[in-house]
Amino acid sequence: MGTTQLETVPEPKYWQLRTVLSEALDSEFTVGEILPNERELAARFGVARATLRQALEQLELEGRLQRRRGVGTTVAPPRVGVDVGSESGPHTWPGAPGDAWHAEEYAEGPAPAAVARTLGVAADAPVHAVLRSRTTGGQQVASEVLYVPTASVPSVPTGDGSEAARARTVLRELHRLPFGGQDRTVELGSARAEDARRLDRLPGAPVLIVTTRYLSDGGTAAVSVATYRADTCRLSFSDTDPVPVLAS
Amino acid sequence: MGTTQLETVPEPKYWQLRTVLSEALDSEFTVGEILPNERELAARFGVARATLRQALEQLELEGRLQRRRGVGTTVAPPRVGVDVGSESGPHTWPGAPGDAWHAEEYAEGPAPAAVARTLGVAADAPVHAVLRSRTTGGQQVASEVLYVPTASVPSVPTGDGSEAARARTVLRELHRLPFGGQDRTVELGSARAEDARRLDRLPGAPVLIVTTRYLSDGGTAAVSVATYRADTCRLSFSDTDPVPVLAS
DNA sequence: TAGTGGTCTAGACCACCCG
DNA sequence: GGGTGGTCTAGACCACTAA
Repeated sequence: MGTTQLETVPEPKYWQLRTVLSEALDSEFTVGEILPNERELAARFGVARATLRQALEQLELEGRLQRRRGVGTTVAPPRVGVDVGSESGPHTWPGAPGDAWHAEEYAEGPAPAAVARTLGVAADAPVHAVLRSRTTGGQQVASEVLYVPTASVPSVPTGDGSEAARARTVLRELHRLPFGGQDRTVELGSARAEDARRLDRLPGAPVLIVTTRYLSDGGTAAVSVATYRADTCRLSFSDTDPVPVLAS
Repeated sequence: MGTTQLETVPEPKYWQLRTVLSEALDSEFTVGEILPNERELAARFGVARATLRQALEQLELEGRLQRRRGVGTTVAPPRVGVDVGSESGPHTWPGAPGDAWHAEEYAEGPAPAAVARTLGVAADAPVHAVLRSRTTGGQQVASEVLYVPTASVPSVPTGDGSEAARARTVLRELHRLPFGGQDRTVELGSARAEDARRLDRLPGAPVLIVTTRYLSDGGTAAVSVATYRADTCRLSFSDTDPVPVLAS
């Protein structure tokens, strides 16, 4: 990464900088390597630190860099492919044997307005909320809340074991219903404070939000809202075998 | 939206601001309404313009706001659900009757390295590149490049009509192959200069990149890289009927 | 031409990690 | 305590849009 002169064209400096750095990452750095700190990089390219940071933010968004406060900026490994449901295999309920999630917490109460609407229940109707997390290679990549109306699964007696145990009870009861299909949407969002903490990110970090509607007997039996780290994850809807990594 | 005092808690100002503005959008603004300009908003909340802009960027990322240079900041409509192919329904080749894309340009030459790897061809092997675009309600929401190795479909004679015509020829030839399934990945990216222009965004704008691999006879017959505007789109992998809008 | 959002600067201080 | 990235400021100028 030389002290390449930035051209004086009508392209933003931070964008040129992004390109220069991107090429340097390809040719002169290896995964895990630490970059010079922001103040030095800014000086080397003759720009303000804020401008340099704009370029780094782009590269982090693209999954090329990883920045950690107090530590430094490192070259990120290629994004991990996260399977979010093979298309070929028959879909089934969440929490079925072999799925990648780990039930952790449980709560009961009214669902967020948008979720209640998707569930087709009143805004103040009580629902089960099962909180699950998903890890890949020791790294937490996603957290999920699964909403199940008490109309689908009756209430779980309080004091019935740990939260995780009650969460699993809800899932077990859900499996007794006839599975009627599902559909998914994927959109970009920013991590709320709680998700950010769970995913080891700062609030506002970009996330991919996967909303799954589970059907049974023509109605919506449950809704899951899963939040994936957008910087490190590539969602995979594989039909067959996993897609080979699109490394750079 | 009052001149709410920002609390002095260990939460970043821009994040508090995002929350305050988000609630104001819910309760005091309607879709399409123009917000006060950035300088005034910053003054009203007693923060620097850069800090205010950080909050607006978050809200734009979440699809709540739309900002246009020279015009102003407006309240965005709910994201449009864009169908990107049912997960379980019978898939088929791109360009089949009724698909949402419009072939526009054509080129032939070596593919980008990553695409060549996915295709399983040499990095310098010539491939067809068909450029297509997709619109919803008069708005362009995605642009796509479909790569087809000349091993799958022979070369198209030059001077054979317009570019769009040659693009359609490649698609037509592709349909003669036996369809062997497909798989998809979704990840976050930032719009390259050309995509940004086509999507009417600035370079670096967040996009959802959908990579589809089309199989035939056990091999990869084609690869499509589609770039969706992340601010306005919610990708829908419906199994059955479209998901109802998750309006706020 | 006036007004908007987009870019850029040069500085300051803070929160966090690690030796 | 020293070094890192994260936040914030107060300005300046630029690119674009629409009247």
